[in-house]
Amino acid sequence: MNLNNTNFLNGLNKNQSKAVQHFEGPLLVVAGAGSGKTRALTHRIAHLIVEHNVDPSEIIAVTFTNKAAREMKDRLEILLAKRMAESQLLKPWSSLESIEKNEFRSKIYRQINQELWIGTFHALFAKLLRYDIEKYKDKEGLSWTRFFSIYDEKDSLSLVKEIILQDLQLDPKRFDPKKIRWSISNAKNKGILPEQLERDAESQRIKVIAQVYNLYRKALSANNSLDFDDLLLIPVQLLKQNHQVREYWHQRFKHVLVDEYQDTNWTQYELIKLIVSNGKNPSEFKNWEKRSVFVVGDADQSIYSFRAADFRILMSFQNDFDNSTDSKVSNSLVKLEENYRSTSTILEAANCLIENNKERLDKVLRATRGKGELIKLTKCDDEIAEAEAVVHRLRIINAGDETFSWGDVAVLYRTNAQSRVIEESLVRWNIPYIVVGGLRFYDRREIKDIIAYLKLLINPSDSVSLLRILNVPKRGIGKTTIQKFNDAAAELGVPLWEIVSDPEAIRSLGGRSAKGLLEFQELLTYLKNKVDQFAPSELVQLVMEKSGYISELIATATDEAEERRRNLQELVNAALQYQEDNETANLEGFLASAALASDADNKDTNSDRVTLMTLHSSKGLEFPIVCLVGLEQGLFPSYRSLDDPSSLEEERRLCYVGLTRAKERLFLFHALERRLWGGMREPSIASNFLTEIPSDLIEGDLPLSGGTSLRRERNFERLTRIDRHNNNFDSRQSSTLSPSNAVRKTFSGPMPGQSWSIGDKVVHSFFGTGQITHVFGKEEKISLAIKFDGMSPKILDPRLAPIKLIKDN
DNA sequence: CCGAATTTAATTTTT
DNA sequence: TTAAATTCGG
Repeated sequence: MNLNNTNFLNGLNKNQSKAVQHFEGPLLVVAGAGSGKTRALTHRIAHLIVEHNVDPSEIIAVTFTNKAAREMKDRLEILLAKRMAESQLLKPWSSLESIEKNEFRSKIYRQINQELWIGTFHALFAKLLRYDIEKYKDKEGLSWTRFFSIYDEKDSLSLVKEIILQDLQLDPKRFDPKKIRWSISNAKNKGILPEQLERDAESQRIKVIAQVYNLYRKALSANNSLDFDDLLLIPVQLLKQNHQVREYWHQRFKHVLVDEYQDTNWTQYELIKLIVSNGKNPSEFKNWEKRSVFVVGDADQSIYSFRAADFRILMSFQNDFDNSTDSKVSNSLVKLEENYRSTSTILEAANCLIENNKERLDKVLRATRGKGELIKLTKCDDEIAEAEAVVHRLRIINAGDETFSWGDVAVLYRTNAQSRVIEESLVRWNIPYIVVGGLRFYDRREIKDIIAYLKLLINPSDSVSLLRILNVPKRGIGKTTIQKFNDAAAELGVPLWEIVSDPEAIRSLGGRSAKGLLEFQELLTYLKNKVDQFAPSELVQLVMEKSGYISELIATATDEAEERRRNLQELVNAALQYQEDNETANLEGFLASAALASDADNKDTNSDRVTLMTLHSSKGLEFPIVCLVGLEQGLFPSYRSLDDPSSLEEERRLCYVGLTRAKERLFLFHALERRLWGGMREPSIASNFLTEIPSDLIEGDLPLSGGTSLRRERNFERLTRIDRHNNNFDSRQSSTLSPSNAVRKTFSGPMPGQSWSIGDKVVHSFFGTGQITHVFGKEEKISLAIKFDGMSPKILDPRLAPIKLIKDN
């Protein structure tokens, strides 16, 4: 291809160029926030193709989200189209008509992008499995066909539930399906199979989990279905056991690139190794000729350990892949330490915060921009006041700045549940906004229903989907009928579909449900005949109409039904979009993209709306203005991280991610009390993270920093008020208190120098007795996590809260 | 078998 | 507060 008049190094700094020019062998790019890592990645791919003449089909690039993949493809397309146009027409890209630009882009798309494997681990290995899953030989004889369905979390949970309730008849109170599903997922992400889990089981409980796991795997196979974890685990096993398959993919993917390497888990790491070094120990792998593995990541932004990600994989990359003992540091590591995104104030705050972590790879992040404004901290009475304060800030900025756009703003929070209050305030003030994340589009009931029909058309063994739609819309097929059929299927060891579609079985039933079943069977036969002749979007439409789903919604005639109809129309649009993006569109492909899509993928980036999202989904994005809300102990950091230093460090990294999203201005908020689920107010104390940011970078209501704050006054007031109303507090408790406590209780306020430790029992004048589960901070900054009977753990400041220690003996 | 009414549990974070 | 699960009357 004739693209040689320019190279892809223009406008890159020294280390970025070094990364882009890397050709053979392993390279770790440690890339801090805002240091231009996506740029390095895309430019390197372009460089490989153009300068090193690498065939696009030999490149595999793994991203963390679909959105990142799409962005990379887009940027690559523009990059290459630009070079192609400029070398052919000898005039600058910007002088081209947009129709010309598009022509070049579509040329690049067909010649190059179509060949590249760019996507998430899940999407790419699902694609690989469509080729090779039938070659997989399971030790227990389990197998899958290339028409497998992909189960999302809900589907797989319903399967686990069924096993726990029906097959094993366990008490779901003792064996919570959600927790067990989670344990299974964890095992899968570590590459552990049921037999090993059973063998290493240290408790009866784990044995039971292994048993469920075992049945669950069998059920998945019987349904010809895979869960998210299988999309990675099955390829690992397949590549390990089948030399030919492994050899093929090893030869094919000569250049492997991984983005967000700090968030890879064990299974993903195995996959990389298998492909890169063909199953050999990668540190002994020598044949790097025209091959490379190129990973980009930042250990400080590792925030997915709950999904079994382990940033030590990143930290040991050089040990794993680089066998050139002499020049390790210079040859297989490049650091991008210049931040082009944030003001130096924001950056310094983030740097100081993250320095509190112990487990880190040495790295600094240097500012390239001016100081900018101070960070503003706002203390609010409760979560409603917090939301109002956010909106108030934004309105002030909006009024004072002509160039301001609502799209410049992101409001970030720790949990999805926090979005609602903010939304209410935004609605009240008529500010346009969009919530990303939360409930996935494809998780909506009506969408899942239609998708279930489509899955069934391709994969009749998929009983989870079958059960979902057998009586949706209503066909008079009730619980008892379904149970009967289900039992029969289990007994005969055949998929439920075989029974449901068996005329004999139907005839053995009474008239009412038989009619419905015949109807259903006819419908599916009719639809099945259409699969090959119609595009996915047409099939969606067809299912919606012929199943009677739409007419039922019309008949219902409520606002909710109307909304559902609109969503279904969106599904048709999604299918159309999919067809546009993929020349080789088919129903399997559409279903896979639906299963692996996330809500964040569909975010419309250039609309003039405030973006609301969790800190997790903000990773990789940037905004001129960031509002970070809910900075309170127990919320952020989450109370579940308080008893575990490494989780707390992960929360801190999450905070680091949040701070570094901001380019110009950063606003922090915390509330003094918060309603959790519409019920009781919970007192909250400011997040310890706030105290880790140097106070000279912040203006506003500094937390816990001496002086008499409003918060203290209020809490003292509450303390005395409770004591007044509860005047039998002392006398009621005194009989159970030891003498030393009897002395202590003569203090009327908080006790100075009191020491608290985990396990201590305390009595609270309002919550009753509880036990300390965690102590964090000390002296001025101390706070306690206390579990009271029948309540979620509370985070309290012992110097302010009306609590007293009880001696155990 | 269906739908309405009532109760219950749930809040990290996501491919 | 809300969604999902359970119960009960027709």
